Amino acid sequence: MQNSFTEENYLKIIHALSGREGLEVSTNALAESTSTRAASVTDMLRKLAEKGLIHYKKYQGVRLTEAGEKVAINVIRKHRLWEVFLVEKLGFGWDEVHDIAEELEHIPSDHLVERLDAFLGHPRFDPHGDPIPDAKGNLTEPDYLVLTDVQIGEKVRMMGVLDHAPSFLQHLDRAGITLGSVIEIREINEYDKSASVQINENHTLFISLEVSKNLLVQRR
Amino acid sequence: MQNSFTEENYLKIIHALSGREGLEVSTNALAESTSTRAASVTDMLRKLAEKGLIHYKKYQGVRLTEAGEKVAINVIRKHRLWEVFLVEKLGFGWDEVHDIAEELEHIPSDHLVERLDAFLGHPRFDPHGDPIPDAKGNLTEPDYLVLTDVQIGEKVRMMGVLDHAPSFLQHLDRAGITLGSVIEIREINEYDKSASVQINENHTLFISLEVSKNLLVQRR
DNA sequence: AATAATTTTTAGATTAATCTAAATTTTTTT
DNA sequence: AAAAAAATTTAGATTAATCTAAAAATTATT
Ligand SMILES: [Mn+2]
Ligand SMILES: [Mn+2]
Ligand SMILES: [Mn+2]
Ligand SMILES: [Mn+2]
Repeated sequence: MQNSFTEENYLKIIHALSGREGLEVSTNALAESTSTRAASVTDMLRKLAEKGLIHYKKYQGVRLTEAGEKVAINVIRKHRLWEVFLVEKLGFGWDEVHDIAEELEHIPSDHLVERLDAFLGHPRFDPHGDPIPDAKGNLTEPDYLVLTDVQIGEKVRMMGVLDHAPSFLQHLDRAGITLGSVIEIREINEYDKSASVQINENHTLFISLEVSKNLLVQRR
Repeated sequence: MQNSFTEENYLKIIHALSGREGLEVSTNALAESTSTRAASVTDMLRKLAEKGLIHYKKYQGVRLTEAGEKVAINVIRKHRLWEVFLVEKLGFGWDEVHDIAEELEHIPSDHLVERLDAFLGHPRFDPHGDPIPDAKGNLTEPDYLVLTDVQIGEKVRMMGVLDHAPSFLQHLDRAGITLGSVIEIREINEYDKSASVQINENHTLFISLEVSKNLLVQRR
């Protein structure tokens, strides 16, 4: 039997919340993320357990089964490939594509996904720097660091974002920070913990702690 | 309020069944086309009438309102644009795209449709020769004729199909008949009403009456 | 260990889209 | 114009996904 949009969304969210260690996810956390009530979550968990997609024991939280993991990763693969399509082929901004991809990710055909992947040249990362699972379902999260963990004087490369909100992405656009930008931390300002950074050996500006916390970077 | 997939499908089917004269569509015809029971159709018609998308009086059949027509045509526009994308960009065959487009046609963003249209170069026809409505909702059905109405000795150009079934389209592929092919009727065979036709001034073959009835052509 | 607070589940409704069976209306045939 | 046939609608259920309110289980605090 096929999984509904709703079921796919639950699986994707369970995947996200359980992190790479595959920790148990609580009913309330799911209610929060799905914008529903805990009672509704409980009903859905019963159904997903019935279908063999999650491990669920009452009051114990949930984890994905192998089967559930496979479905979740396939949805993520589709989401990220469609985001690449929207940015690379249709010319959308990285701040505009998430909601559309949220719909496209549920279009079923495997054949479609594989052809889309080929058309896009088998991209490894989506427009936000998130890794795209391969056709076999392998998803390897690169271990980037958060900009707040970088020392003064270090130069790093911007590789991704933790917050995908359009407002955050637009803020980065205005600051001239994009995937691949070289960021050098010049100074941490005592007053508000903001950082003075230089972008691409070029222009210098302040970025707030809030921003630094959401930037993923790599040492070079 | 937004229309559901189901509502959009009903509107699209009412549009198709009422033809260019906008004739009344019967409950049973809709039940047939939607693969549901008449009772279910009645329920849906009440709802669509409620939303102002159809004109409906009990026992009298339905027609689309202006608003309903607009929604239907937009769904058709999206369906046909996605079909072009699947064939032209992803390399699918014309026999493979209908079912996928049936899903993609319900993805909501107007912004997406307009960018897709531009990316495809504002195509006027889909891979089956069906006209694509423009952004303003203008849909002009070219008046092609059916191959059965063509006289012996005439040369016509193949412009579209009435049957979109994969098996029919594959049959045309095997016969070497594609959009744009020149077809000359050489002879109508008394025995089974099949036609002897020459394709592209090139190869000659029999095509059954069943096939001729489903080919749309244009005099040159 | 008892009590309080928090989390989770159950019970009982609701809405959308569907169904079957029965009733009603319209159309066709005598 | 009756009677018969066909088409359509209504009545009453069902399933998926949701809700609120109440009950039960778990966790934290005295
Ligand atoms: Mn996204
Ligand atoms: Mn992304
Ligand atoms: Mn189609
Ligand atoms: Mn088509």
